[in-house]
Amino acid sequence: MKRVSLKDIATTVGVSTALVSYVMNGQEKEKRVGAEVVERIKKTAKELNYKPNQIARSLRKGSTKTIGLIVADISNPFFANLARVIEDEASKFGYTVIFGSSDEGVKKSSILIETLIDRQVDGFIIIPAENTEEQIKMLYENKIPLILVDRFFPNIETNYVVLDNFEASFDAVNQLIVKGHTNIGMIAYPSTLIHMQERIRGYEEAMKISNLSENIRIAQVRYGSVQDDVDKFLHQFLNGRKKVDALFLATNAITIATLYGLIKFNVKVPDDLALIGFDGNEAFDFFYSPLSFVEQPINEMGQEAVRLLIDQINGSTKISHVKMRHDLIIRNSCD
Amino acid sequence: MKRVSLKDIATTVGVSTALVSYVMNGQEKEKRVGAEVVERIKKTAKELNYKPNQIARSLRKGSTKTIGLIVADISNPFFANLARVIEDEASKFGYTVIFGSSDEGVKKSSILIETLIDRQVDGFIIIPAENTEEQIKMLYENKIPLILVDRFFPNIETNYVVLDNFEASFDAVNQLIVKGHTNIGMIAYPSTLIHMQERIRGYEEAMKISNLSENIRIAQVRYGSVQDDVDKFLHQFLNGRKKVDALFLATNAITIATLYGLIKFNVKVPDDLALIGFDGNEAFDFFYSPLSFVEQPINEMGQEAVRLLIDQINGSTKISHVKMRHDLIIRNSCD
DNA sequence: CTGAAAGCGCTTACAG
DNA sequence: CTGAAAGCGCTTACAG
Repeated sequence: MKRVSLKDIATTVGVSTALVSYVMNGQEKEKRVGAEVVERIKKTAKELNYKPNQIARSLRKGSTKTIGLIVADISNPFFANLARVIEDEASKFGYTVIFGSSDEGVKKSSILIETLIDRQVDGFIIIPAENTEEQIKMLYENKIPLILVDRFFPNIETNYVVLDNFEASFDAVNQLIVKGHTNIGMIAYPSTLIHMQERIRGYEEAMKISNLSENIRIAQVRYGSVQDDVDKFLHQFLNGRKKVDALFLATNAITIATLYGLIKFNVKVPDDLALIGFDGNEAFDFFYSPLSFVEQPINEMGQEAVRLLIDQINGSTKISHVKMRHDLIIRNSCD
Repeated sequence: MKRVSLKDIATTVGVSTALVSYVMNGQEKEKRVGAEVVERIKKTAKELNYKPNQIARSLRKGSTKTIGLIVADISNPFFANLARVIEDEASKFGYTVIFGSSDEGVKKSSILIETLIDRQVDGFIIIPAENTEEQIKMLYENKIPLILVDRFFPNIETNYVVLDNFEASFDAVNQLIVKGHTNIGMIAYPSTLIHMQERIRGYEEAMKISNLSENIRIAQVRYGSVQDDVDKFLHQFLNGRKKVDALFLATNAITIATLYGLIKFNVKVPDDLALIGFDGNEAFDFFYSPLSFVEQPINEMGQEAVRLLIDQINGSTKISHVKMRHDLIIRNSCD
């Protein structure tokens, strides 16, 4: 495609590129360009099918109108939904989204951040992986607009938008207690990330407050082998000396793996085992005992993240720490 | 962040930017740069934490190493999975992905294409929406590297990677026939797009070949109101004069909506109604009668799309029309 | 009201 | 072996 440049229009009309630039950017009023010239420029631009080259403009203006989004895995429904919300909200402000999946890995996260910096994104929305505190600190210290979502690092003063995970977990576990369960286990990741720590803390606190501290049992499954580990722990939970009668599941992926495991082992929910999961998922609706779960306000989180980021890009230095409230969707599985 | 430029390094070392550029691009051999100079440049670049500005480089080279991906909806699992595969494959070749969701709309598709052209993507991977033939033709005529996935326009000579939808549908419906079903209905979109036409044709052909032409019944649900329309048609299918005993469902979203509808209406699968759906989905596994479905080779499709696109970007003018084969995952729901 | 010119940060043909 | 210089396509302060 032979690209049409400002200069082509300028030559055709017989004016300078400056005038064309003014007109194309709607500054004909401020710059008081002659009405007749404006007309001819617009007409020619249309005839020649002129498209401004954003790359050139970006180089000149030092801004790309691009947001870098780093999630754990774009194919995970939670992140795919979040990405969709971010895409829509960003486009309202004229921003485009470049994305990448870190797979919760330090190395991949680092490469992605480098790549996106090279591409001069105006700011980042990041779901930070474990042990990436240094990377985030680097962005923060270089004053690159940044907003963390889902998790954050307490030692870095970045903006973030997260769920109040402690509250959510506490509420979910308490719901199981209210329903009469006492031997409540939890399946989580052994992650040092705050969202996981808070979910675990919420579970522990709910147990303690109901004098069930002795029954606290937390299984930790590795990110790379969720299904195998879940299966193993389910076996222990269900056949060990001290059996559990309910489980609180810390993430969407863990919940799905648990459902697969329970079907395999032919465990009856909620009679043999009551369940509360995390994050919505169509699959939860079709489990024979529709699953109760903690629902995050994905739309609000995504929108707020974009807005806060754009505020920063526009120069705001206000630090916002947003904690959002969950909803508890109660159905048959936790009876 | 005070960005470090080539010139900063050049000044510090006391050489021209040309030399620095050669060294940073690993051309010190070809350009026969003095070994000692190479050393000093590399050292300084590291000390100053130099990061090349890809925007400047893109402007100069006329290539951005960026792929524009347009899907119907990134939050739909089929497209989210595809996006993930494309991301991974693209990054192997040093490409970054910018994405957008068309919502199957002409206007949104057009805006996305414009935006991505403005951003000078090197090429497009597009799941084309209905009635966007003109947009695709425009890209094609302007020789912008392009590859269509999932669907294509028979009248435009673009590269594409799709499923052999006719084969897949034929096979799925035939499976229902083999299992003894005769009154087999289909729920589809009233789309003129080739993938939907082919799925419908496969259904019709399978019915015809088994002398079941008279039983052909196709319900067409609108993209914007899938659940309502599915519910309505299910009611007709199950309570009309001529009842169906099996359904073939043309897409992932239609399949999910059908499962919700059947649960609502308390229909027993497969006894009252046998089912075969389209595209995998975790939810299918948890339906009380695990769903049989047509599985697309998403990994292969995404990888092939990226490779063919990069070939084009690198100058290949070969036209590739790739049709891939499905797998039929047979489980309880179609008995 | 309009134009000449500098400059964003690179790459690269050219000259020596 | 190395440097001066042009140019990618814009924007914008400046001058008139």
